[in-house]
This record gives sequence, C-alpha cells and structure tokens, in this order.
Amino acid sequence: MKWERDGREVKKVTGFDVARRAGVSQPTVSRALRNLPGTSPETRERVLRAAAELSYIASDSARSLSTQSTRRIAVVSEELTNPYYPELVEPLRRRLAEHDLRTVVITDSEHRAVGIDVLADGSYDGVILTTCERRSSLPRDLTERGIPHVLVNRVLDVAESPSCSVDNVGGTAAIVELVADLGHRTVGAVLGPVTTSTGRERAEALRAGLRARGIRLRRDMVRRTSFGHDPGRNAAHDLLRRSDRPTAIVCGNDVIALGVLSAARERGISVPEQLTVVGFDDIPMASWPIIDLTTVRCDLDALARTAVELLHAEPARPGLAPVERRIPVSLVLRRTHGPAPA
Amino acid sequence: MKWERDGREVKKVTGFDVARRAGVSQPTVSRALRNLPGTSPETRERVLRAAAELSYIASDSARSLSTQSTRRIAVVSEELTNPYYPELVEPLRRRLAEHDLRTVVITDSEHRAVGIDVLADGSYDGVILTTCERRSSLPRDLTERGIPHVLVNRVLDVAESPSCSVDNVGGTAAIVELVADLGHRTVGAVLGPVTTSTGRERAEALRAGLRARGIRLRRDMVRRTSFGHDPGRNAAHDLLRRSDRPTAIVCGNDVIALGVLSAARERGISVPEQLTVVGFDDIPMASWPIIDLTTVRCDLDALARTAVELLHAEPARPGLAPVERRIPVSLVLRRTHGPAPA
DNA sequence: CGTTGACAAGTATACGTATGCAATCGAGTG
DNA sequence: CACTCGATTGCATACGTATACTTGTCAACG
Repeated sequence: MKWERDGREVKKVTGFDVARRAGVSQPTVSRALRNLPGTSPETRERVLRAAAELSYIASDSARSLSTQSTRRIAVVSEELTNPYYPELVEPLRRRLAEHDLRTVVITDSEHRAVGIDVLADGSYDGVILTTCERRSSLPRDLTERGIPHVLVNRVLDVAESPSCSVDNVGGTAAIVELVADLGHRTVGAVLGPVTTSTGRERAEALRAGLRARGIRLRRDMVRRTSFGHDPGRNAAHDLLRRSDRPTAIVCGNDVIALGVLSAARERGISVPEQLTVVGFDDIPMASWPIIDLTTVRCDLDALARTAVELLHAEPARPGLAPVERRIPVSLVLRRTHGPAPA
Repeated sequence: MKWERDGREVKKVTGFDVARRAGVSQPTVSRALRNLPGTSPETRERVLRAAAELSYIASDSARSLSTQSTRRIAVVSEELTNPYYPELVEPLRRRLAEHDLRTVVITDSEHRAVGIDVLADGSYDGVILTTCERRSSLPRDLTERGIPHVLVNRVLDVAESPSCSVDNVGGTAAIVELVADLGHRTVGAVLGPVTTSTGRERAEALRAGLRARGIRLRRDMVRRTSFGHDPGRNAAHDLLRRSDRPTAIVCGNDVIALGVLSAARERGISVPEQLTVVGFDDIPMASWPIIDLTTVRCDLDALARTAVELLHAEPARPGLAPVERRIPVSLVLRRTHGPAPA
C-alpha cells in the first residue's frame, strides 16, 4: 500500500536529508529541532529552515525505538457507541495533552477484547482502561510487563491496578432515598451486566438500600441486560407487561433508562405520572428537554483528572493494595420521577 | 514514567532473549514466529515455546522502522461526541480488520485540528478523515507525503483526494418531496456549518429543491449552526418564537433535529401535529420510540466498505480528478412529520 | 566418490533517531 | 605564550526487528 507520485515513489525525508541541506550532521539536526543546548543560534536557524523546506517530520518509530518511549497513551473503550464513553474520552484527552501525551483511542466492539499484544508492543507509554470487566486479565498482564495503566469507571474483583471510578454506592443510595420518599413500594430494576463492576455495585447497593428502607426488591422485578437502549427496552417490556407492574424502575445507566422510557411510551404508560424512571451517569442526552431524565451525575473531568494523576503515580506493588479512588456523585432531579400512583 | 516491579525495573523481552532461550539466532526467531519458510518444524516449536515462556511481544516500533509499515490506520474524527461518528468508526474498524489493519481513533474536539505532524510521522500506513472541513489542507499534505488516505462523509471544495460520502442531494430531494407533499409552505431550516461539505450540500439541495416546487425558503427562516443538540435547540427557538413560524423544519442532521424537537417541546408545540421535523443520518437514537424521528438513512457499512476499498486503490494523480463515490440514501418515515396545519 | 542442490540457520546490515563521548575552536587567564 | 575551559559539533553506537546474503549440512545422483 505504498503510494506513488508523478510515477516515482515518494521517499521519506529523514534527518540526514535535513542535515545535508543545512550542511551539518544528523545529530545536530536532532538537537537543533528539539531546542537542546549545544547548538549555536545560527546553526539552529539553518537547520530549522532546511527542515521547513523539506517538510521534515521525524519518524515516530525511530524516535520511539531510540528513546524507548512514545509519549502516547492508549485509551481502551470497547463500547464507543455508548455515548458515555466518547464523553469520557474528551476530558481524558485534554488532561493527557496537558502532560504532553498524545491520546489514541482503541476500540473493538465486536469481540469486546482488545488484546495484550496490541497494548504491550511498545506502542504506548500507558493504558487507560474504561470498559474492563470484573475478571479481565488485562490489568495483571499490564502490571507484569511494567506498563503504567489505570482503570477508569470500573474496578476488578481482586483489586490489582490503580483505579478511579464513580461512587456507585452513594449514587444508588440517593436514588433509593428518592424513590422511597416518593412512596414507591413496587420497585423494578433493569440493571447492567453482572460481569461489570458498575453493573454489580449498583445492583448490590440497590438491593441493600431498598431493604434498609423496608422495601422488597422482588427477584422477578429485576432484569439484567447489557448497557444499551434496546436491551433496556426489551427488559422493561417484560416488567411492564404484568398486572402488578412496578411504579418505579431503577436503571443500570442512562442508556438503559432511555430504553425503559421507550418501552413505557410504546405501552402508553405515562412518565412520570404512572411510572418513575431513574438513570445513572447523566450523559448529555439526559438533560435534553425531550428526555429530561432524572439521574445521577458524575464530574467526568474530575474522573479524567484523577485517572491521569494515577497514571503517573507509583504502580501497584505486589502485596500492597492498589490505589482506588472514588469520585463523588450527585442526584439530578429532572422530570422522569414522581409520586407513586395510588 | 517507567514503572518498576519488585524494586527493579522491568526489562523488555526482545527477540534476542527468545533466541538465547531457544538456542537459536534472533533472525530465526523472527522467521519462526511469522511462519516464514526456512525453519524446521522442531526449531519453530522450540522458538514458539521460548517466546511463550517469556511472554514475548515483538516491538512495534522496531518492526515499523524495519519494514517501513505499521499495518495501522488512523481514523480521524474530531467530533466523537456526535453519535454519528462512533457509529461510523465501528464498521470502519471491522472492514480494516478484514485487511489485517489495526484501527486507531484520533480525536481532538478541542481545537478541531489534528495536525499533519501527528498523522505523517510514520505511525500510520493510511488515514481516514471523517470530519474534514471544506478547505482543510490535510488532504493535500497527505497527498504530498504519499500517505494513502480517504475522506469519508465529507468532500473538499477542490477535490484532491479520494472520497466517499452520502448522497446528500438525493436525500435532501426526498425530504423536499415529503415536506412539499404534506402541504407545508412555510418551511424553516436549521442547517450545519458552511465550513462542512455536508452542511453546504444539504443546504444548497434544500434551496434548489424547494424552489423547484415553488416553495420559497426565506432567508430569515434559515439558521446555520454546528452539528449539536444545543445549537439546534437555540436556533429552533429563534424560528419558533415568531408569529409566522414555520410548519416544518428541515435539519442539517439528526442531532440538530433532536435539538429542534427539544425547543418545540419547551414551547409546547406538538410534533407532528403543529410542527414537522426531519433529520439526516438516521443515527440509532432516531429510531428509539421516545424519539421516532423521520430522517434519511445511509448504510454506514457500505460507506465503510467503500472507504477501505478506496484506501487501497490508486491515489489521486495530479491533473486527474480523484475518485468520488456516493452512497445512496433512503428516506425513513417515522413520526415527526405530518400534514401542514391549517 | 565427487558434484549438485535444497534447505536450515547464522551473519551482517538497514531502518531513523537520540545520545555519550571525543574533537575542535575560540576566548580568557596567568 | 601555554594552558584551561566552555561552547559547538561530529563520530560512534544503541534501540529491536526484518531480510539479503552466506555458510553449512545432508541427501540424491551421475
């Protein structure tokens, strides 16, 4: 897949070409272009001009090979079509850029399995995992290879790597309080996958919270699905079909909640009069007037800042528990919640 | 940012380490691991075992430097938070994977300007541009450097590089027909930025189409905004505030349309009874029952397939017009359109 | 038994940049 | 004037993989 131009193949301009043109040596070019000391102003000037004339761009492979560092961080997100993740990528990119690190997004929604071989071939100085499952071996592999990494928004069953995630327990507690205070007694839930810490933590906090308020969360009122609109919608139909249908449905995240709203709409169940729906994440969409979803917000910029901070911190030591930060959340009251119907 | 383990820095395993362990030379390791001819089955076996025992992963920088190729394609998308783009990335990734090419997403929503230096430092064998503006110099720069690339979903003012995009003219024509047939005579529009080909093509096709049907598109009934919910919403408020407000609003894309729907909701204007709204792109959200947006669909997989095809095709020759493919579209009738109110 | 050839595996080197070290030059100093 | 020191620049080499070329081995064949 080499392209040609004017019939001849375009040859890459190297530091030697620049050196020849400027009448200096290649190392001098290297030093001049990076403003290292030990180059006279005139020489630097000549080099800069030659480099500009030749449109020289230093080979990243060669530099990486030589310096053993790439100044590049991989952000792994296997669910890029879930609006939450692009929203998370941007602040991460901004924060990384502040440290002069380039961001590269790696995704694979198909097999949901970006391999260690892709991440540990020396292409990246660090890895940020945003969609890691509870028992993923990726963090351990990265640790063994000495590659700096952080889990964002997810944690492992056996904490092994630094992580920062949202306060799922606190957020869910706020939801429970809201739902209980509104008088709901028949509560349903469409929660995220058991394989994810987000799905699991929110589920457990919900069960525990409701129990503490004397509300039973019946097993058959709970559905677990993947984090998507259609799965949420299907699950909600299951719950809303029944005669003793719930008056409130707590959702694993906002996208699921949107699916629940869709199901309610299809069944002619009005929200919030007949059904309360609460999400989690506060994706931008949730605040749109056509949606106006009551949900839990987390400051993604704080999450990103912490993640980048941890990436630079000391790595996990065998034996020592790794750093595990939690970002606080807050309930956002909009218009999908209301008092339980009589 | 080098991590340590057990107090000692982790040293990278190289092909020489594997060679020593297997009792062969480094080139033999290289050949064995890639199944090249010229290695006996027993030797290959020994090498594979040694490599596995050491968890060897070949350095990508070194390989790239040596082979002058990376098997990696950069997908540049400067508006990843616009749901259309993640949706486009996935089929691209899948198609590229079929050619044994790895996909890397480059984004920069902040300055909307991924530079040539990032793309032409030898890190990528090719570039797919999805958010290129009409006068961007990136395509020309890439051409001059002999880097294979394709514009997807966008074209340049002066076609310079291969591109494939959706049939904006045909799609808009279908919208015009629908709106006209429904009897709308006071038509408004919230269109995309003039700096994008999508924004411009759809705008021109709309003007021309309406004129052909004898419908005037008044200048003060048209707003141009960036492709986002809030801009769309603000613009729609402008249009809907007036006493002679439009009975139909044609939108630059779906996200803008959602903003228009939000504005209508806020003003208590019911859709589709009092207002018809039509989008463009058919993002997944558009088909959700809570939205149910009438819009124009494009087969993203076809778009992606064509893009990857063009990436492998002959590059643009100076003087010759580059390939410019169009993917057909189809109108999707949902529930945001209706007859013009009396 | 010598020759030839196929195959396996090692040797040498290219790829392009960064950097430790040596060399050169000029100025300042005793 | 010899000497020192600092500044500037070149030289040599490392980084890790791929590959052209060479060497060595063994079997087939005349």
